[in-house]
Amino acid sequence: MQMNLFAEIRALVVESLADMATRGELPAGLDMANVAVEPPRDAAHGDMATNAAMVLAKPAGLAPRVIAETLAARLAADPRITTAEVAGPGFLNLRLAPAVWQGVVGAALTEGRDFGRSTLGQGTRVNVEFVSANPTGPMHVGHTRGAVFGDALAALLDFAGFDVTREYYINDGGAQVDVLARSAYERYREANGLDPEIAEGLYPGDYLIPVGEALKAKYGDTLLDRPEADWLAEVREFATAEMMAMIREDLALLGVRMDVYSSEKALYGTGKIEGAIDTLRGMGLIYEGTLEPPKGKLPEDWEEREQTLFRSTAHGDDVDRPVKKSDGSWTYFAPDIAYHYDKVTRGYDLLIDILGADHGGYVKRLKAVVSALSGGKVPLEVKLIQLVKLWKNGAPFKMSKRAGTFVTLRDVVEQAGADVTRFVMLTRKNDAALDFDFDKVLEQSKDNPVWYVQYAHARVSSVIRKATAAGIAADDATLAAADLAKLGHEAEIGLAKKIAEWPRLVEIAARGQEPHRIAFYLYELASDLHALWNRGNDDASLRFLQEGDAATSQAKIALARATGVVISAGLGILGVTPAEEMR
RNA sequence: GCCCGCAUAGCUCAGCGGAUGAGAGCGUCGCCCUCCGAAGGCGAAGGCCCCAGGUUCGAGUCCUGGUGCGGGCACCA
Repeated sequence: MQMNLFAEIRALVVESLADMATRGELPAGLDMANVAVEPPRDAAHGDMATNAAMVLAKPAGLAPRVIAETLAARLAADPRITTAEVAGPGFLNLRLAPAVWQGVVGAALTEGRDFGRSTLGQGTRVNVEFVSANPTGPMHVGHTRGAVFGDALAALLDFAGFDVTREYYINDGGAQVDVLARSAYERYREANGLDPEIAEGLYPGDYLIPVGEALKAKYGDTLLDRPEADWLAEVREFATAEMMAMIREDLALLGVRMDVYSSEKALYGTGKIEGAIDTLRGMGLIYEGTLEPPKGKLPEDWEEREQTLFRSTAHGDDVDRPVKKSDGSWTYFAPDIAYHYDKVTRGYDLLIDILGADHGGYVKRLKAVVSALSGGKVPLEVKLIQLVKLWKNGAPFKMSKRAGTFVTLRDVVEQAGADVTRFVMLTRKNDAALDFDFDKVLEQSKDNPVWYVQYAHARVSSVIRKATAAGIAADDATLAAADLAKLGHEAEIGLAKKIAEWPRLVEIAARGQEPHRIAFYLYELASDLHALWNRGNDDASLRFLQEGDAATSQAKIALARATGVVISAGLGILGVTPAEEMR
């Protein structure tokens, strides 16, 4: 069972309109798709408002207010609705009975963390590909944001009824893993007591030192003084595996778990790349040709060359893209084509790629590929993750590999903690740059949203502990059976109204693929709880715990607990652990 | 030159086409603890929602064109 009050009332509105149509008060066959039931911006206008009369006025050929008046009378007959007033140009403002809001509290308690779960996705199979960091070194802050966003988006879609696969694409097939192998080989020489020669272009990072030692442990000195051709493949294999192990550890630190790891290398030699390209060729989308030089400033070494090209312009790209280099080998784009083809053939209804903003120029060709290879049936959404700007001691923290101020995922998580890192990185839209201030993030005040939300949850736990200590049963089963009619004060009903928004918010966030909305909602919900909590200071009757009155206490604590349940569910989507107490 | 993103209070940012009052936090100025944790709450001041057109019954929100900032632009991944 699911409880989405806004959907329920909308259903009532649509049903009433259909009734009106059968009685001839409205023309038959009107399109109700645009009829909305939403919270009004100003709470003084009521609990919910519908635009039905405005939307239908034109197609029905009636004045909005006429429709609104008739609809109002009909809606007012429903026991859930106390008043229905026509306002402004034809809006209909509804007020709902207290019992409805009390019912929301009860639903949150009986459904627990499933309260708000939606069937919006209808089991749509969606593949979310994220992180996909090259296996050549540790993950840095940029990857961290992508990882957190992808994981939260996946969780959000899951909660909204999609069938979600989390996937990591390992770029282990290109030239960069050869560079990794050569870099690791130098560390291997170092481990054997020789001076490493970290030439320009190799990876200088210390993280390869243990890889060199591990190579020594495995191969002893047998790889020394041998031509590259003798060891490259083995060292590459070994080093790549080590890097992936490190990346998996980093992801685990953040609490990210993938369902599928796909390997680029595994596409080579299987005919998958050739197959994908041939499929495109069969559509007339592959040809031998020469690209126009780019407009504007020409690269120094520009020269015309004939290559195998993908006619991506036929699917919305700006220029066609090479799939083969002039020497006949594949470009990096070719395995990507095969990989996306693979995802399409695995039967997903929707593909989502999460990429860094520096890959923006890559989006159109990917969409072209998926569009071509799925016959336009599988949409590809690409979410670009903007930069993270680090701040420390009130100043921007410049990252430089050379200066050794390169900030890794591990650095961030060790300093800020996984919960804080995740929440903070989800307080911004993916396409806006994010400031990550190490000082603020660790602050314990309402300036720090994670802390503030955690504090609200801890307060709920605290009340329950105190109630239990005072001999008032406050377990979920007892609270769910509490006499919620005792929740009558507008401040209490107000909090229940905020809770009622949760299922609706989940759908909005999922539809927009915008997990940040969850974070902002939780902040607001926490704020409402803190406000009610403090009103207990002025008005003792608003305290959650009413000494000596178990029934009233249980009703009030049920409200607090319902809030806690929603915070807990929301934090669960964001991958943040709810706090039981603050320390 | 082209492509993508962003532009809302002094600062950092929310805002699913809805209503003659555009929100939050910080900062500034006030107020509230013999009281479930004040690590909190309440209030005040502070806005040509970048500019110009357009669509719509209705635009901060959608479209077009500007301006500013960021990112990307032949075989590198």
